[in-house]
Amino acid sequence: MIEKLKGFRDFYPEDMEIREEIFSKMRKKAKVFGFRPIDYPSLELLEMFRIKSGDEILSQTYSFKDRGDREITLIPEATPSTVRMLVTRKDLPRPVRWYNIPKLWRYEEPQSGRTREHMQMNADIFGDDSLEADADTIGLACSILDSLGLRGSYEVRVNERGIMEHILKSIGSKDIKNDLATIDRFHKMKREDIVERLVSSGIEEQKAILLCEFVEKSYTIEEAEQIIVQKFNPGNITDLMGRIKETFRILKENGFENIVYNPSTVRGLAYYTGIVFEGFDREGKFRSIFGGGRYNNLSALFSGMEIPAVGFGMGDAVLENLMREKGLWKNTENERRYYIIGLDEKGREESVRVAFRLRQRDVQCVAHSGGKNLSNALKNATKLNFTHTILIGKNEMDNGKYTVRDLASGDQKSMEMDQIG
RNA sequence: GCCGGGUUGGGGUAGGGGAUAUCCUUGGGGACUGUGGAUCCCCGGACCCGGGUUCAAUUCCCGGACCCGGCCCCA
Repeated sequence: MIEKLKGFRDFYPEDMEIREEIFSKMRKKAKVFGFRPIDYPSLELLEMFRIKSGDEILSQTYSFKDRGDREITLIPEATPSTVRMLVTRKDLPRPVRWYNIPKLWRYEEPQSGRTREHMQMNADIFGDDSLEADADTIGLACSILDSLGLRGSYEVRVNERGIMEHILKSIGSKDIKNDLATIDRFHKMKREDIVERLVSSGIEEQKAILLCEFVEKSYTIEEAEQIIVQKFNPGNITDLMGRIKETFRILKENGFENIVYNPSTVRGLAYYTGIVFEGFDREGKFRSIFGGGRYNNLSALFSGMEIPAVGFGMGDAVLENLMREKGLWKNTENERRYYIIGLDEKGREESVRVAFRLRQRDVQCVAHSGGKNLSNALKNATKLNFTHTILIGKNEMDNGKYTVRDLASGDQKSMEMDQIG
C-alpha cells in the first residue's frame, strides 16, 4: 500500500462537495464586497519569505533547490505573493481589492486544526488607509462565517497595535517588540513568568501586574478606552482611539455585534502596523478561525513603494473543526439529481436517450446501467446520492410520460421529458 | 525538533504466546422479472513496519512509520 504523506489530507466526494460549497460562499461574499480573484504559483523563491520573516522560517517550509540551483519553496503563506503581484503592476488603479484561496504548506507537526497542507482564503485591500477599509475587511470575514451558518458561534477579538505600543512605552518598556510577543503568549504562560518577562524589559512590577490584569479579558471598546486612559496614562492616543471606536461603530451598526476589544490579540511578531484581529469560536475550543490586520510597511520591503494594506486569512482546517462541531458540515444545496431506470430492454435504450437530452438542459442525471433488478436499481439510486428516479418501462413508452419518483418523500408522478428538471 | 496516547478487513469492533482471528457495516455476485428503497442465498476483504525474546509472536520487549492531542513556532 502506498501511504500519503504525513499531515496531508485526501478529500472524498462527500467532504469535497461540502468544501467546494464553502469556497463558493467565500467567493460570493468576496465578490459582493468588491474583491476580485487572483492566483499565483505554489512555488516561489525562498528569498521572498526570508525578506519578510527572516531565516527561522526555513525550518518550517517545504523548500529545496531546483535543477537550476535556485532555492525555492512551496508557499507557506499568501501575502508575499500577493504583494509581489501588486508591486509588479504599477499601473493598477487603487484601491485594489483582491482575494484568493490558495493551498499553503508548512513543515511542522500536525495537530488539531493544523495540517501540513491547507487551503486558506485571503482577502486584502491595498492603497486604502481608511478605517472603512479596516471595517470592510472584518466585515467580509464575518459575512462569510455568517453565510456558513456560524452567526452567533464566533467572536472577533480586535486590538490596535499602536495603542498597545503607547501603553507599553508609558509603563517603561525598553523592548516593545519583545513585550508584544510576551502578550501574544499571555494565555499560554504562567502569570509569574509573564510578569518576569515584562519586568526584564524595563517595566516596573506594579505596572506589569496592572498590564496583566488589563490584558486578561475582553472589553467593549468604551470600557477599554476608559481603562487605558485611567490606568496607563498612554500619552496622545486620541486619533488611534477615535479610529478604532469608529471602526467598531461601523461594524456594530451594520449587524456585527460579536466584536470585542481584546488587548492580548497582537498577532505575534508579524508585520502588522495598526488594527489586528482574530476570529474565535465562542467556546474557545479551537484555534483562531481567521486572523489579520493592517500592514502598511510590507510593500516597501518588496519594492520601496509604501502601499497601505489591510487583509485577513481564513484557513479551511479550523473552519472545518468548528462546522463539524456545530453540525454544519453538510451539503445545503438542494439540487435534483435523477437516476434513470429502464425496466426492460426498450426502456433501457430510452433511459440513455433521456439522459443525454436532460443533460443538454444541464439537468444532472445518470442512466442506471446495472441488471434488470428494480429493487437493486432503487437501492443504487439512494446510495449513490440521487434525489429522484425516473422509471421507464412499457407503460411509459406507450404514453410518452415517465414516472418520476422523489426518493425523499416517495411521491411519484407522471411527467413528460420537457417538464423534468 | 520535543512530549503523551493510539494502530486488528474500506469503516466500526471482539479477542488473544499455538486453532480456520469475532461481530456489525460497506463492497461484489445471485434469487425475487412494474412500486419491491426490502428480504433471502453466496463470495471477497485485516492483526502498521523492522528487529528481539520464544519451540512458537498478531499478542510480550525495543525501535520506526503513521494517526489523535499537546509543546515550540506561527505565516
